[in-house]
Amino acid sequence: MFSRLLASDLKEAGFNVSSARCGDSAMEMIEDYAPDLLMTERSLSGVSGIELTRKLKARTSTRQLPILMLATNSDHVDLARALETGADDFVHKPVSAIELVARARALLRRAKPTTVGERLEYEDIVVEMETLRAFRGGQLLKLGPTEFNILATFVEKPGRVWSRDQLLDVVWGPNTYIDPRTVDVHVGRLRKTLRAHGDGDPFRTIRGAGYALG
Amino acid sequence: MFSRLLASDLKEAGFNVSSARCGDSAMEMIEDYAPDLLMTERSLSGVSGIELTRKLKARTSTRQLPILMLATNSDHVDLARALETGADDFVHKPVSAIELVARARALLRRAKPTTVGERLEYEDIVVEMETLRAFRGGQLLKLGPTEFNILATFVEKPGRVWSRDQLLDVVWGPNTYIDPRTVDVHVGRLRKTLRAHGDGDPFRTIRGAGYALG
DNA sequence: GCGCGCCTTCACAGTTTCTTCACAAACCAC
DNA sequence: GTGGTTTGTGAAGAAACTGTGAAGGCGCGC
Repeated sequence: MFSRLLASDLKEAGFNVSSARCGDSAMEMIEDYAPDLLMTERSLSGVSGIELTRKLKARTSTRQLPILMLATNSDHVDLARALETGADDFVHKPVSAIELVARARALLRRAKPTTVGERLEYEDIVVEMETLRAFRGGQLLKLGPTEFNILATFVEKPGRVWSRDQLLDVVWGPNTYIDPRTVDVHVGRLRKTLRAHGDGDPFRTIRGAGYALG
Repeated sequence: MFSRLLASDLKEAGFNVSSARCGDSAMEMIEDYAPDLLMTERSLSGVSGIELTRKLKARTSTRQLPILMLATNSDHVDLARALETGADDFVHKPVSAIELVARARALLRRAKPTTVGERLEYEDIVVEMETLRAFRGGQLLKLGPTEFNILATFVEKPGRVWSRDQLLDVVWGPNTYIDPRTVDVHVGRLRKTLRAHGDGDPFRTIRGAGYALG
């Protein structure tokens, strides 16, 4: 389990910290809370830190999650393995709070370029993830950040039906408490903008279920 | 002076190693040989490792040089300073050869594919990396070092959106603790200068995301 | 030691965007 | 058609974000 002391150091530095009791609960928490960074130890009850790392790096949904591994000095042997399995950085214990915070910050900053230069298309709609611009029929669309994210979500999976709650999860992030009807307003504005730059409304409203593109 | 033992470990791992006797000679060697990576200790005769780091990071020409700092365990106090001045990574001694090699490789991997002596262009903007000068419409721009680096970063990838944190990482170097809003001020000044030497503002502000060129 | 240039922070104003609300419109089942 | 739900949408206040001038600090060259 993650040291209570280190946790309080991190909290003091402004991080929002959650601790898991063991490797298994860590997996659950990661899925539920979608943290920005994971700190783990080599040895955990249940799933080992290395095992946990390997699992997380194997999934697309958590591959981008930066992992910082803590190791005791006797763990030298495992260092190579830890790096190979995908830990992004590691430190030897004992470690000062200042160092831990510094490394955490470095990882977080480095991790940002997650959305690699993708270019999504659906019919006459184009979404450029690198430049954060969207077009319809070649015309640049003026969208707010939230509208852009919603459009990107839809274009990524044309045809898929998204419920309001799912959109809140994906676009706003997990654990946001916002009136689901707010989604209506954003989708409405998005539709309006799209209609103004092309023929017809590419969205479908599925009564009782949500929205879909195409 | 850099440990002869570690040097031989590194050589064995395939690195090409040169050692300097002191901080001053290190500066010279770096200028002469343009190494891909610098390993230094906190304390050196002449210029201290921290001082050396600061100087190298302050210069545009050596800013990209990855620096790995070695520290004894009693150096905890200086750790904060070491990071602040811009060391890219550091390890505590004693350190195993395997870890040193791993960290060195990680740094090199992360290091930017050399942009030495290049000439970057975007529309009427020209950035000469060799002479460290920038022009718009043929006119020489008077820019501070930071502004120059920001401009170079943008011109290198036109259109790409850079978040404030990414810019801090790329321009200021990793492990710098600076208010992200400071980026605004520099970008603002850069814009002002550019506007004064050409038509229009080539930059885009992406609300909630960062800045982009074009 | 001093002036200068550059960097960093801060505060405040101006905008844009978000969220909620209320009501009208659309839809569905009977 | 009627009643009950669900959705579309304009408006408005709230919240968040950015631009910018000014102040203070720091290192560097003279």
